Amino acid sequence: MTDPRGRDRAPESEPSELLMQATRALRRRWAQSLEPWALAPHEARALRVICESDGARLSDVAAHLRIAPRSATEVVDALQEKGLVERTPDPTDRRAVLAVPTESGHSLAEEIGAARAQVSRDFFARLEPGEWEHLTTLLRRLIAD
Amino acid sequence: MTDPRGRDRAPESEPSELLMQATRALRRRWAQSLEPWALAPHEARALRVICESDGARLSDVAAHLRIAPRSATEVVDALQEKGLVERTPDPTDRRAVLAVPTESGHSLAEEIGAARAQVSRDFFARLEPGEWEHLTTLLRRLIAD
DNA sequence: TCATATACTGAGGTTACCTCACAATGAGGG
DNA sequence: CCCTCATTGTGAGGTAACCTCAGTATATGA
Repeated sequence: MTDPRGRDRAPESEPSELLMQATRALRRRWAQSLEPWALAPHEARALRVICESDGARLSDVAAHLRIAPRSATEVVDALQEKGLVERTPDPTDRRAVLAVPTESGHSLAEEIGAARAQVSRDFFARLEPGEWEHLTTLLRRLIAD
Repeated sequence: MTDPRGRDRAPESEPSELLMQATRALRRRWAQSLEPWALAPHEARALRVICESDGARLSDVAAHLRIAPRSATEVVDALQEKGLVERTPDPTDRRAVLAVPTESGHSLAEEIGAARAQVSRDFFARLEPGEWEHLTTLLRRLIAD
């Protein structure tokens, strides 16, 4: 650590600032939780997308991660190098390539999913059940439409 | 746009997901709001820090933005090239360099601050005053300590 | 069948970070 | 007063995660 002081002096109690801080905290914990597997967050996300549908076209990966198609190639390259997915031609469209999970990809995705759920549970454990339900409704309203 | 479908199919109503989505939406709107000035979000943040204390050492900028000291040099370089800040030696420590806002830097910081506040107001306008106060308390509990 | 659109990928660029090394300066002890 | 040690900013050079553009292969529709 280069900063012994630690945190900002003005916590900026504005709601937007609090929202950002909460998300930052959550994101950091989540990133920490997948350190043991040496997997970058965006790789974990891609793996999840691929495993959810048990094989996804690269363009679908790109759409779900909101990145350019070219960038999906790279993420899948990384997952493939780690033996988590394989490329197979899409039987329904010979232009397309399917990224399908290997066995270790599948099981890793499950472990990560569990870890992620645990982090989320820990994070929201500070609120009573009724409270985070309320939080949920409020947030849903914010992002509605 | 490469994605006519638009958004994810599974909205993932988990609270953590909602938190992320809300933050993403807010961040996007904020980024949009400072497009007219061709200023990157991290530059705006640095400018804000510098203007708040009316001049800041590069190490302070680094600490507030939570980046390495070396990276603060670069951010300040960018602001300086745009004529928003100037470097002056710190009178109290000849090792240190102060980034002090120019006039245009000052006025730009104010405009941006106003725009940012407006975005935040718009964003939370969907909630009743009592509701976002409640939201605020809940979030504060989440990030407490 | 032929124009046009779509799917992936190689080549090469950008941005916002990083570490490491170093010169200049400050601060504390002997 | 000197000597060590910490700290400040920055040059050099690296990395990760994006991007655009061009090109090839394939699909689709008039």
